[in-house]
Amino acid sequence: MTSAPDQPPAACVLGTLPGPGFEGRRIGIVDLDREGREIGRIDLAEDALPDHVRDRETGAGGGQNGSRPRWIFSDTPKWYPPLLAAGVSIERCHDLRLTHAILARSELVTAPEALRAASDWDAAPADAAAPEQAAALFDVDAGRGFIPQVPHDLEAALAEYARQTTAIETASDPGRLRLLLAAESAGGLVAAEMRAAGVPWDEVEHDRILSDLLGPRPIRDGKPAKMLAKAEEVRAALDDPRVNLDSPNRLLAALRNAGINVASTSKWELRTSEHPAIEPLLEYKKMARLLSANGWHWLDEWVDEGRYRPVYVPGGVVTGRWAASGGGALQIPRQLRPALRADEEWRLVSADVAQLEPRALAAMSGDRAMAEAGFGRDLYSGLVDAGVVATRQEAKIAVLGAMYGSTTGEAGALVPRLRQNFPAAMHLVDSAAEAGRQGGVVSTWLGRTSPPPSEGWQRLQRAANRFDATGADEQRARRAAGDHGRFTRNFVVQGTAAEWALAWLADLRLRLERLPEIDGAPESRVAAHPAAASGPVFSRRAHLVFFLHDEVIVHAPAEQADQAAEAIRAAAASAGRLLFGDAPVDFPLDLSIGERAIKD
DNA sequence: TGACTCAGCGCG
DNA sequence: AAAGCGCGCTGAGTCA
Repeated sequence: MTSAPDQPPAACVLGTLPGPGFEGRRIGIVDLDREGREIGRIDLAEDALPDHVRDRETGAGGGQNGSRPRWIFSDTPKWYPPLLAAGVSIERCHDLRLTHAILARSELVTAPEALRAASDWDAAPADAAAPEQAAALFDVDAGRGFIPQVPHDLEAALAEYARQTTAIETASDPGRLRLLLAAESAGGLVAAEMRAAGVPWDEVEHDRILSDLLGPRPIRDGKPAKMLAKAEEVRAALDDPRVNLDSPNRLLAALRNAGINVASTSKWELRTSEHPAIEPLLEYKKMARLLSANGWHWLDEWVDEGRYRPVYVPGGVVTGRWAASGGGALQIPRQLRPALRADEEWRLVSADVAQLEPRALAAMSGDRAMAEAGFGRDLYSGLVDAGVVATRQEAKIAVLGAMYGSTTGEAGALVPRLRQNFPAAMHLVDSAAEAGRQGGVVSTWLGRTSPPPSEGWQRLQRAANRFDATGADEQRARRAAGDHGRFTRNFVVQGTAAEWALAWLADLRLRLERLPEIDGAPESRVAAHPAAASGPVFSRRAHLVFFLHDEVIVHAPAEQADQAAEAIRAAAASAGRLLFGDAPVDFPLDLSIGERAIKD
């Protein structure tokens, strides 16, 4: 039974069917119309899924006339990588796991009970890096520290989708929530696509940077020569020829013996001392950091055939930001930026948003003065021009202090000026902080809601309210309340900024997909799944390769680079309108096109 | 030996 | 100078 040709399905629910079949696993697909009614149901062998999806996306199943379906599946890392490995990409999806996580907690949902009861959907993301390990964990370690996975079978998916549909329809603002869920799910697709494509990485350049700074790669696992020499320099200056510089305890003792009066070995504290050992020590620490975090070992492990493939975890941070698991995608040091390098005859188009978070705050709070300070220019300089603060540096400290809840030091002194000049924006974050201090929850612009404080937090507050509470009890409770207030203060800003970035990414992805393939351009490898029976997949079109909170990098054929840049700009403008309508807030980009992802 | 915490530092 | 939000990763150190 298939869908009627005159009405292509609006959505297709995907899931596994019970029992390992004789000829291998089978997949069920249920077609739904716009009202969510079932209009068709088929089943097919797992191997046949990519071709089937391709047909639906490109023609036979309704790909024409703008009627590609929304694919509904349990978990994007489970379903999408094999499709990408077979050269099949999809336009839209609804990720049941990501959606569940948002709906079960959102203040906008008026009837969350049924969703919350379906607790097998409260799962950590699948570890896309090591599905085999996760499976092994299940066998050996069931019940102890095991990360539960969501159900992948068709009936469970249909039931959960029905619960989610009800929750959305009865929400206090379904439109807002739908926007958030579409963006979140699109983010899931982007994460899988970027992992498949990988960041083009120049291993020779990376090795050159390491060799320049640390000395040539040592044979076996020893430390490189320049680092050893630097360590000797430090030990000589400390007059302690044996001390292990990598051990904070022993280093601290050695520093004290040399008459350097510090309480820790962190670099901001060390900088306060003038001792001749300090400068080489700080250099040594920098070298040690580079070697251990992004040295040759990292290169061997994470870069393969010229591609760096970090594991992104969409929705991995409570605020809605992405996290990363393995590969350190969130912390590629600036030192290594020159190693990001486009393929031959390709370009990297890099763009980041200047001051995304304060702009999101201005937009969501409707603070016209703040919006105006940043319109068409650097927001921090705008604050200086408006006479709010004296220098750009002060502006930055004040704005960060306002969003993070600083109360002391320079930031604490500057924040009141913002409160005076931007009352709407400051009222929004101050209210969020107050809600958090009281133990309440707060929500982003599109309705992602913060987690309530933990049981331990509640216990502290109760203890402080007892008749026999000590001063220490009260102090602990006050401190915990303040911590949570700063968390909720930042949550609304960071979370709304993350929503803008997701909308940007989702829109950009579709714009890039609509660009033509360039006949003359060499191919770029965009998928090579280890488990794929098929070979690598190639592209001749611009595609996303990196995303980090407020920054994207697109890999584009040289002659398409300008179009890719325009797509990035257009997507940013579109994201602003989608979230904030006609609010007078812009999101200006720093954008560059080059062989390398370096901005001047 | 593995599982844990902590200090320290990279990113936004 | 340090502080005030969110992360992940490494190596040292500790415990069993």
